[in-house]
Parts: sequence; structure tokens; C-alpha cells
Amino acid sequence: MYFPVLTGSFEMAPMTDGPEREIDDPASGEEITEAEIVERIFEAVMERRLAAGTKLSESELCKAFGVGRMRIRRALLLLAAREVVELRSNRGAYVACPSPAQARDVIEARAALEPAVARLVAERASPETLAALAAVLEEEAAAHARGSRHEAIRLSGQFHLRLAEASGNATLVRILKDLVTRSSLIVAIYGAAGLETCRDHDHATLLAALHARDGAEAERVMAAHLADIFATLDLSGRMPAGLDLAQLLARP
Amino acid sequence: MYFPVLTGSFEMAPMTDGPEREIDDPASGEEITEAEIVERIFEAVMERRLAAGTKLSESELCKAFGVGRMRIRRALLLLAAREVVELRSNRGAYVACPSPAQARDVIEARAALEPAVARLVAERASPETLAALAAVLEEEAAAHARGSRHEAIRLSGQFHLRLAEASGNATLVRILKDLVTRSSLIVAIYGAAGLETCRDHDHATLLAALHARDGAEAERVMAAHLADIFATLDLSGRMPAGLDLAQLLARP
DNA sequence: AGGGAAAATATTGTTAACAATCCTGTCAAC
DNA sequence: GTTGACAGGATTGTTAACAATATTTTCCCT
Repeated sequence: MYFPVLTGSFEMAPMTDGPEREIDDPASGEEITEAEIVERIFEAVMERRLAAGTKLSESELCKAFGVGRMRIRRALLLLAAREVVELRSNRGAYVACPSPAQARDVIEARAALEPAVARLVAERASPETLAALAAVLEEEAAAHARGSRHEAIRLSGQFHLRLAEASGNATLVRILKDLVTRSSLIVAIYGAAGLETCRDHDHATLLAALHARDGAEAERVMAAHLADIFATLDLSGRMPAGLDLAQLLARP
Repeated sequence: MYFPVLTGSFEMAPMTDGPEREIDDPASGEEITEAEIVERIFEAVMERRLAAGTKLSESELCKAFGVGRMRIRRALLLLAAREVVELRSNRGAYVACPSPAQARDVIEARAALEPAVARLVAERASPETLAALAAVLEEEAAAHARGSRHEAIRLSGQFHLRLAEASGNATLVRILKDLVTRSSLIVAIYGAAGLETCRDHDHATLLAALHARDGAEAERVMAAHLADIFATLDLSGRMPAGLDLAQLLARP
């Protein structure tokens, strides 16, 4: 009952009882800062431990992170500013549930940005940076091979983020972090079952172009890769299973 | 004493006495929402009524907008999340003062994004939308012609934002709003005096390409335009007049 | 038993007082 | 006269109580 949406399309992370089990760290002596709370929730969303539409109640988050309400409130405001969380007045905070239009916008923004990022990386990344990227790719392939879907999803997102980091541009990293995280929600909602992660083959092709310092090719590969992802989405208007009710009946 | 930086490089907006004169609206009966406060401060920064490094004290903002401290605090947090304001612990909020590295990142991000945006607009904007863009351009040229520098700066930024809006992509609009606003700070700090706005000729060339529905050309023109802006900046490391002291001596 | 209104409960939003930190102005010592 | 410490005032950060709004439960009536 805690994850009200995406009912049957895929199983949740291994949660034994408490909903925030994977997120919190209650017994640690240090007080967590609100930036870290934001970070943790970002991760949880990107790794699909928090599904779209999940309610994030203040009191539960307070217990989960062991901090006062004020810090939770600030964290939620920051998450809302980045459109990973939706704040409904007097109703609480919910993990964002992107509409088809928003989904299109996010994917389109990535299609506008990431090819250029790929080109930048091809032109200027150090060999060590490229090696780090290759390591992520290897982990990703291994996760795919042994069938750990959640790891694969996580590493697939990681690859795109690490690529942005390889550009050496903090602004691009921040922007892409938001977009990739929201993409995770989008693919979960609108993606065809079984195609919920990037094909690591695409990532390998891209990495080859980067190693060859072929900016134009890297740009092209990335554009094609994103177009592929876009193509697997069904944004035809009606929302899948159960989502529409929760959203349409909500009073504004 | 209220605008501590950018001492002589250009005169401030016509402020008679109170520093927030252009921003506030104290006597209006309605209570302003925090999103509107964020909006107002964004505008003020983009139009150079608030200079980089300006301290935004809570109490003054409370008086200026006629709201409680909590709402101001939330607005400042949101502004900080978008890197238009910097929050220093126990010291207060300051209009951001981008470092050379940050400046480079912002310009580079725009160079990565806006050509693609221009292409999108060329491909899909309605004739009415293009007409609206033309109207902004016309105003911009008129402002230039009659020498109203502040209007010209304002409209120059507006043109880029309206272009993003013409793409019909809300995510791109939001991202570019942040980047354009920060660019305003960057040009004020690092730009050569007298070259503080886009040349409206570039905008005209771009508009021609849009009208011709020539996406590739629009992309090229925009890339060249941004490269031009980049070229007028001096990011050679040392900060201009007085800025470095305030920033370098500040404890983190 | 079913439906609906109303009280009870829980959750969110706001305000105000309190605590902690920083800045400024003063004074004494060198 | 300059430098340093100290006290006072001002500003920011936090906490807790209060108010307002949703949600759930209960109870009455049909």
C-alpha cells in the first residue's frame, strides 16, 4: 500500500518491511545535512526504489533520516525546485509523476544537450577519465549478464552522469542529473516492460568513439541512442494502470 | 554602499533612494507568493538592477515585499538552488558572483543547448510565435537606437528566453532561464565595457533563418552568436575591481 | 445495510520566540 | 597611532507551539 502505483509491471526493490529501509541511516551519530537528504532521495528515485507518485510524508522522513521537520521541509522544497518531487498544497510531497508532455520535454532536452556533451568529452577528456567511464560500462555489462536488473538500471544512469562529469562542466552535470533522474521516472511509467534500461551496446559504441577522439561520431551515436530510448516510450496520452485516477481526481 | 561591487564600470539603474525601489510593491493588498518573489529577483538580476555580490538581507526583503521571514527564506533557498544566489552560512544571502570557472561552464552549457533549441524552433514554431519574436527584436533595436542601455540589455535576454519558449518545451525554458540570468551576471563581471549586450544584428540573422525554416542555419548562427559573446569575456583568472577580495577572503 | 454528515484524528502550513553566530564600535595596551 | 580584545547590537538559524486544511472514523438516518 505504500507504493500505490506501477502495480504489477515490475517488482520493487527488496524491501522487507519499512518503506524507507534502503534510504535511511537512523543510528549514525552525525546529523545529516539537507543537501545529503536531497542526494539520497535523488538516488532512490534514480534507482527505482522510490516509484512515481509515492507520498513522502514529513513525519516519516523525519524518522527515516533522524532530523527535524524543518530540514525535511527544506529538502522537499529543493527537490520540488528540481521537479523530482511535486508539492501539493496542504496535501504533502509526492515523487513526481511526469505527464506525457513533461516526459517529452525531458527527453527532448536530453536530446538537445547530451550529443553536445558527448562531443565535448571526446574532445577533451583525459585518458584516466575515459578509463573510469569504461569501468562503469564494464560493471553495467556484468550486471546485465548476471541479470541484476536494478544494478543495471542504476549503472545505466550512472554512465550518463559520469559522461557529463567527464566534460568537466559542473553546470552540465547538475542539469543532466535532474534530467537523468526524471528520465528514470519516465521510463518506469511509459517504457515498455523489459526495455527499462539503456542497451549497454550503445554505450560501448559511444565509448569507442570517445577513445577515437571522434567528436562528430560521438555526437551522432549519442543522438541515436537517445532517439532509441524515446522510441520505446508510449506517450500516446492515456496513462498506464492506475496512475491517471490518482492524478486526475486530485484537486488542484 | 549598498552595491559594493562593480564600482565604476557602469552606472546603476535609476534608483533614487531605497535599494529595492524597483522591486517591491509594498502597498498592494494581495500577499505575494514565494514563486513570485523568486521571479522578481530573477528579473532584477537579469536586468542588472541587482549586481553580483549584493547582499540580500532577510529583513530588508521582508519589508520590500511585505511578507514574513519564512517566505523570504524559502525564496532565497530556491534562488540558491538555481545558483542565482549564494547562501553563506550565518552570513546571509548574496547575489551570485560567478567565478571564471563557473562562467565558463555556464557559457559552455548555453553553447551546448541553444543551437539545438534554435533548430527546434526553426522546425516547429508557429508563424505567430515567430512574429512575437520579431516584435521583441524590433523593440530591442529601438532601444539600441535611442541608447537606452538597460532596456537593450533586458530585451536582449528576453530574446533568448522567448526563443526557448518558442520551442514549446517547458524544461528547456526553465534551464535556459537560469543560464541566461547567470549570463547577465557573468557579462557584467567579465565583459568588456560597452559590449554588454548581444548585437541585435545576430538576432536578426537568426530570425531570418527561423523564418526560412532552415534548422541547420539557425543552429550555426546561434553557435556563432554565443561564440561571439564568449569571445568578449575576459576569464583570465584575476577578477576585476574589488570582487576578488570579497570572495577570496570569505570563509567557506 | 448503505449513504451521508459530523466529529476526531492526522498532516501540513505559519508564526513567534529563542539560540547561535557574526559584525561593529569602543576601549585599553603597546 | 595602531593593534588587539571585548562588549553590544544586529542578523541568521532553529525549535516548538499554534492554526488551518485533509483525511479518516463514527454515528445517525433512510
